Amino acid sequence: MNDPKIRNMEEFATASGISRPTVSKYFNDPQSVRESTRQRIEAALEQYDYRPNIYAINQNRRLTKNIGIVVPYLADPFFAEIARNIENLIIASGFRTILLSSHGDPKQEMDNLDLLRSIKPAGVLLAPLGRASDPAAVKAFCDDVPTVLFDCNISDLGEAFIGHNNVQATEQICEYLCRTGEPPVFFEMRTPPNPNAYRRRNAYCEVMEKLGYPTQLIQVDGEGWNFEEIGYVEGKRVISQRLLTTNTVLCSNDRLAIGFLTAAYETGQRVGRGEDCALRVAGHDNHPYSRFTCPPLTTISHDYVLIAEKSVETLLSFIESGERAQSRETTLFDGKLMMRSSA
Amino acid sequence: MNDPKIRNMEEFATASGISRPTVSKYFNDPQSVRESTRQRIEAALEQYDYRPNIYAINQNRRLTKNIGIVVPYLADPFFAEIARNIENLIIASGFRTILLSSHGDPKQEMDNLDLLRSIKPAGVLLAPLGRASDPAAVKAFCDDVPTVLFDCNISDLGEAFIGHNNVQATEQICEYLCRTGEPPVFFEMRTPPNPNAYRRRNAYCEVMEKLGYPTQLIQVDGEGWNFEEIGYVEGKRVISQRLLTTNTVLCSNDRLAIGFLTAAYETGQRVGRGEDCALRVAGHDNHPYSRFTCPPLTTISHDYVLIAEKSVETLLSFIESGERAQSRETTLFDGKLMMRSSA
DNA sequence: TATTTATCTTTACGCGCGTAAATTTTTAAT
DNA sequence: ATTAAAAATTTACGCGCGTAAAGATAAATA
Repeated sequence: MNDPKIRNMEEFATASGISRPTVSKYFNDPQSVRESTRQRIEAALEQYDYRPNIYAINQNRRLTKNIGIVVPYLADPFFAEIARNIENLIIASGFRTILLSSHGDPKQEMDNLDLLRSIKPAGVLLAPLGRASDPAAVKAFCDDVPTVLFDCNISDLGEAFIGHNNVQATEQICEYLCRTGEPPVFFEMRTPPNPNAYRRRNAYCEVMEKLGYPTQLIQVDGEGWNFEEIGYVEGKRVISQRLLTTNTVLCSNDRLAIGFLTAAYETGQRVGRGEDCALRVAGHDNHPYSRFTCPPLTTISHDYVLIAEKSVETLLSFIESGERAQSRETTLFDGKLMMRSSA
Repeated sequence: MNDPKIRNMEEFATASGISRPTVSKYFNDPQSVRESTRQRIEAALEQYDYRPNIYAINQNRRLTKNIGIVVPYLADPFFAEIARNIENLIIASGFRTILLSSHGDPKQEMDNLDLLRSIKPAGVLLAPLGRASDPAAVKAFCDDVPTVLFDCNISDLGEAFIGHNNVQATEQICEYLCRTGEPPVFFEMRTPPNPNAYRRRNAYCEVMEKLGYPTQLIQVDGEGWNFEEIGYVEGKRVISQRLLTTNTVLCSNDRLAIGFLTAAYETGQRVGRGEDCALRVAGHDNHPYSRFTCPPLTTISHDYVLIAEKSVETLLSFIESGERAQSRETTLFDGKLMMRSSA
């Protein structure tokens, strides 16, 4: 390691006693050279501190080994966790990762895609903002770069979509709530940024009708991604104005529910299944913090790991085949009821 | 935009009627060329869809325009928020950003630094893991790359450190708690991953002594970064075993406090300042979720924006001067008491 | 051992751009 | 209008690597 500094592959090749093209071949795929030469190269690697210049590599390769990951809002631990799982899988497959957050801002989302374009990535895993996304711009990007959408679907964009089954999940928790108490009202944003919310709303209406219960949609104002704040402020209003027609509230997602729980607490409404409780509250997503609300939140979990695995696997297969999708596949994973004490 | 595709700067220069070296100069700094030529280039930019190849640029520049950001645990919204602020400031300064999380894992931290090395960044903003970090390896990195540490200090590493004033913050909340009720016990991990915790512990002991109150350290087991879980599990144990010598608990950080609040809720201990409350609980950090706990958490806030600004400003000044620090400056920002209803 | 096949070496070119030096053109100052 | 200064052009080289082609060498097969 204290030998004279190696400045480039030429010098390293000389130092290892192998020709540069063969060394280059080795770095592209160590398995592609003969066992004996691989050992000589690796011996030299231990002796000299050399690594190929990424910029020179990527300049000459038609396809880089970079994969972009774009999430709508990284400050949400839900997305941070999915991103972490995806990153690990991609790196394990010998690719590099660039993680970008759109911070809930459509302009930032476009900037992210622009940045990725200039990186010439092999592929991109994109969880779009949803309603706020610019479909034409996203489509243009997907046409240029193999892109797999996850978490949030925009119809017909990307090679494939991997997400959760909002209908099944909503049905399951609605059935549970109806079976064990009063039928739930549905607490949501009037104009949610994420299309999953619309699917959940529709699923709620359908399953309630199927079960023969009345529906009540409580659609509150508020824009952006500060869901806890919206759930808190509007929850307080809804409770104090006695707008709830039953004692059971199904929130469109856990972050709204977290805020709603705070509102319930502050207005003195005890939440839970017990006799002494005034409200039952349930959420949707199994947010990392849902275990630590007061009371812990009953919700529907989604398997981060499965979504991450399927997304990565799908993208890598497109990358490796070099082909584009003939038909756009959609994969939805079922949710699992997480029974805790809030409902 | 529908003109023939431009493949490189040569073609773009021809198309815009300007020589390539001048175009190159423009892309390095648009202000460095004459007004009239800038307009001609920008007119061409509107007409043709061209952007310089990043890899070719970075290969030839001695210094890239990349700045690395490394945080210990991105799934913690606290770090996600700081990172977001830092990113915006850096991008506004014309640099690029690479955001990496160590996921609480020392090996990952080293991998991140290795990755950054290969990117040849102009500089790095590093919030190290702390206790688990490999000081020698981090030092070696800091010797190679201008690095500014933030949030978590490792003595003598990096060009500078920007963080919060744990002593002032702890003193302030201790004084508040003592003034308004029983003196606090200090709830923390026995072996916290982050050195800020040690400073808070020491500050707690000192200020309590100064105020003439007894100290009680409740040091719980648990490793890693699942602070809520640790606060919850150990909080339950501490409460049920009646280990608290006063009714007031100061948690070493908000995430522990979030778990502790859940423990208090589940064990039926009402938390707050009222007559009917059994416990007061306070935290430290003003975590994004601390407003939405039940009850909302009294804590000490740190100004993300200030820390982000100072960190970026410091790093950029080193990058622009091209010099390294003669003496390592430490900047600490004071915390502000966030009085909520938990204490 | 001879032959086939896989692997390596040599040679050479190109990727897209930074950048330096010498020269010409444009602009600003006198 | 003259001169000096600023900016642009032309020319040329190099960065570190991918990669292709042709020939040489080693390994595997018969």
